[in-house]
Amino acid sequence: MVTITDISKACGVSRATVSKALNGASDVSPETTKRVRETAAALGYLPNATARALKMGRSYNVGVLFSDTTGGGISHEYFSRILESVKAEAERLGYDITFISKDLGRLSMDYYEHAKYRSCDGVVIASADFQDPAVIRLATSEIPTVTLDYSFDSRSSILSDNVRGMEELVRFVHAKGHRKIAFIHGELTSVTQKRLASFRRTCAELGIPVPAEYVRPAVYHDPRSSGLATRALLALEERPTCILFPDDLSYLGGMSELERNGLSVPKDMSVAGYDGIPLSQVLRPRLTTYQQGAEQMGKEAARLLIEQIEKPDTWIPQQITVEGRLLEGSTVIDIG
Amino acid sequence: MVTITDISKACGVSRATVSKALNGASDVSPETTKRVRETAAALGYLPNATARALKMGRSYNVGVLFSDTTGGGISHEYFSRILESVKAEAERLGYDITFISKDLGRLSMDYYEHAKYRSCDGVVIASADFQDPAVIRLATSEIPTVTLDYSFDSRSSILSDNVRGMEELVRFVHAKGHRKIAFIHGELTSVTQKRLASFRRTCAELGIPVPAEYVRPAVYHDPRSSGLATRALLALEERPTCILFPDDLSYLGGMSELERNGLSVPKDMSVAGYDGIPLSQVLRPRLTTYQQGAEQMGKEAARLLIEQIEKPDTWIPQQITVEGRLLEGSTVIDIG
DNA sequence: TTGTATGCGTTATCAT
DNA sequence: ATGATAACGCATACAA
Repeated sequence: MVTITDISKACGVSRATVSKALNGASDVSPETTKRVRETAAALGYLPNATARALKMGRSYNVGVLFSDTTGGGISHEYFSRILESVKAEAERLGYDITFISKDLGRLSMDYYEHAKYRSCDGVVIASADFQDPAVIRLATSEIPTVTLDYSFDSRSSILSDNVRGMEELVRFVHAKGHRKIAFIHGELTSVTQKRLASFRRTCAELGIPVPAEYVRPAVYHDPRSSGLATRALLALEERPTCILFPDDLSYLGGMSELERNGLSVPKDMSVAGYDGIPLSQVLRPRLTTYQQGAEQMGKEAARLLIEQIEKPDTWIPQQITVEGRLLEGSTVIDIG
Repeated sequence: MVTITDISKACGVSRATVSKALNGASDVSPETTKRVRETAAALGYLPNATARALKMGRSYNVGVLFSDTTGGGISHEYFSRILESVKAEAERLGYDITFISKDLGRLSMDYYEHAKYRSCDGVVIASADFQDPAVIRLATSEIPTVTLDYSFDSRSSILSDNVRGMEELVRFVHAKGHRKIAFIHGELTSVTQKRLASFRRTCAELGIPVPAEYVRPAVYHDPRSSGLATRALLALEERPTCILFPDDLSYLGGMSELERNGLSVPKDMSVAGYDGIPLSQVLRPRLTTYQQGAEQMGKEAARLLIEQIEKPDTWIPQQITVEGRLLEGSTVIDIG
């Protein structure tokens, strides 16, 4: 490993001067700077991020928390798209990313401890159980954080517009003449509560009744549970004419249940998903769904976090809402 | 931040003793060890991975290279499953993972330089262009590496069994009576070459002719290109009775093309995918496909890499082949 | 058994 | 404009 000491010897200057020259300090002569940089390049010098971090108290490394409650977190398209864009934006700004987790080998630590252990300059909290004390500890610590789809007090967050998304879906379905709309929702997280409230409110505004049996619980990203919920809806005396699923993937469970009952989409039953993952648009018929701006959310999260890291004095907590858009698809038939 | 110095003051012993006690050295009295550890816990001490790494020359941090040629790498289910399992196994063994990329902020470096910059103890190379000089430099450097789905000389690698997978698929289809089998393949990577060779060899063994026009190029994970290839196959005078797609996702492109032509699967056309992602088993009819052992591949990759890191003297390069399994599904009809 | 001294590679302060 | 020196937090060879 070639260090600044090697360069200093090769150039016949002190290590301090080398360091300054490499970092473009103004108090070193242009000639020396040039000479130092050239030999650095010639020797194949690379700064050592570890030593730098130790000295400066800044690691240029941000943690990403992806504790998937439902199992398989990263492998859900929505989250992997967010991860991908967080990564891209962080790297663009000169930061590496490291995963934060509980229990590293024999070391047993919580998220906060893990982040400190790795000297993360900040953490993006995505896909976590926000009731978990370990998550709360991290989010209320002195470590800069940005959360996705959840807001902690006095902290920055990126929110997908669940209220608007659900409202748009309901209004779209309503405009197609539907009055019996069922909603299969995911676990009762804050996201779910927003969608549920928006569903009920929009229906109320449109004068659509929402029988209790039209609202059924399921599990996000779990086609099986949505399939069961679909079966329950089909067993009702008064079937809905349209079913809203918790997410696009879950619709697949409903889809097979519908087929098993000889119902074809959208002729016999209209449906809509949520997320707008690529899969939804490659299905036939194309799924009606609300596409969340995952890429933009990840990008904004990284941007906001790093802004907070680099300008802690002028920083104020911010809630950024990222709007998505309705993908009309062809799974909602006009029964007007 | 509480350091060993704080503990040493609180305990009235030297920092060296604290360090030893914390690391369970045998040359420190049980009483002192106990006292040191208790005050460490009381003070909320956390080891500083950065300082430790600088001193020991070991970061307990492994890099993961996910340069997606086709764009969107992580977000493909196959790769995100691998990432997930690499992460899980590495963490189990006490290692964190960091993404390795080109160009970090203004710093312009290649993969090797990035890995050195972050003092990675090793790198898992997944989903990369193995012809890229930057990838080759990393894989032939002194940094321990494990590659997935590609072998460099004298390096460890984890291989999915593409030869066997393709052979099983072809034999299955053949057993169902098919003699006109088309193969839409992905970009010509080493993986593709293996599948292609296995396809041709197995067909030859079974006495099935493979007309040139039955082998069509497309792009992995790109439904559109597979859709076009499907269209070309349907335009042939002598249509195949079965089409093998490059991967499960790509089949969706073929699926809609088939539907557009009024062909139903498997009645009018048999099909099979590759990968065995969850989506494939939730489609109706369930897709016939070959499920790659992504989880096991990721786990083995992490295990092998860390073994090499921790026992460099007794280590020898290893190629581990992870077998998958045929998922029969219902998209290949029996025309025997 | 415990403590002293040193260095990992870097940056920052303060002389020169 | 340049250099000597110290410090970041930790682990270790060696002395006591």
